[in-house]
Amino acid sequence: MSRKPLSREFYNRDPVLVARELLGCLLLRATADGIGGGRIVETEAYLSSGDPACHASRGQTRKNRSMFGRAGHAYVYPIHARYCFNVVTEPEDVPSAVLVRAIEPQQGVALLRQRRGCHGVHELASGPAKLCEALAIDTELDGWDLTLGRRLWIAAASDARTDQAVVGRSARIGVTSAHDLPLRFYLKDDPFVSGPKRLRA
DNA sequence: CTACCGATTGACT
DNA sequence: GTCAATCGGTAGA
Repeated sequence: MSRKPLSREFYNRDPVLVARELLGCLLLRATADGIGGGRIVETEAYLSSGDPACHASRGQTRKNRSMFGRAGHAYVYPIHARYCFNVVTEPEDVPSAVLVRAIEPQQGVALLRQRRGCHGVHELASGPAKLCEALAIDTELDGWDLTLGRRLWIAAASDARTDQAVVGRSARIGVTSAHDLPLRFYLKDDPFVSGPKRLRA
């Protein structure tokens, strides 16, 4: 399985394409405690225009400045005393991103479990804030360059399960606006996807 | 300075 | 299904 980081060109595209193609890729996080990570099974796109749910829709602030930067960097922000991790897409000054909502733990599972407390494997990273806690992602990594291949990055990883999986699409979870936009992507029937069951199948 | 709020989660009916 | 804890960012006095 390759651990080579995805290129700038991969991220420098329409967030809908990036969100769709990130499914099945390997999210990796290296710390002094070791490497942890897993297979991305659920993402959401946030658009630079026509999307009131995007944090950048009301202009640039200190909090969302990463989204206005180059593609391939992290956008990490705090919410409800937790964190969410996004990858920035499209060129500089085009503020769009893809939220990574869930992974299937594969690397360093014991480490992830330790960070989350004793939880079942399906509860380790099935949600954007759970994933950040399991991988020790916080605002210190806001703006981090994901193409460097260290600390935090994403690698392509094809396997038969992903190739054969059906991709589902739905409204985004939790947002208070733009429920009409089907910008959430997930692997259908995958047990590591977050949210209510009716949104998984 | 205070007040309000959210791309959440987990506990509870 | 409902609901409250939680806290940094932001707007407004």
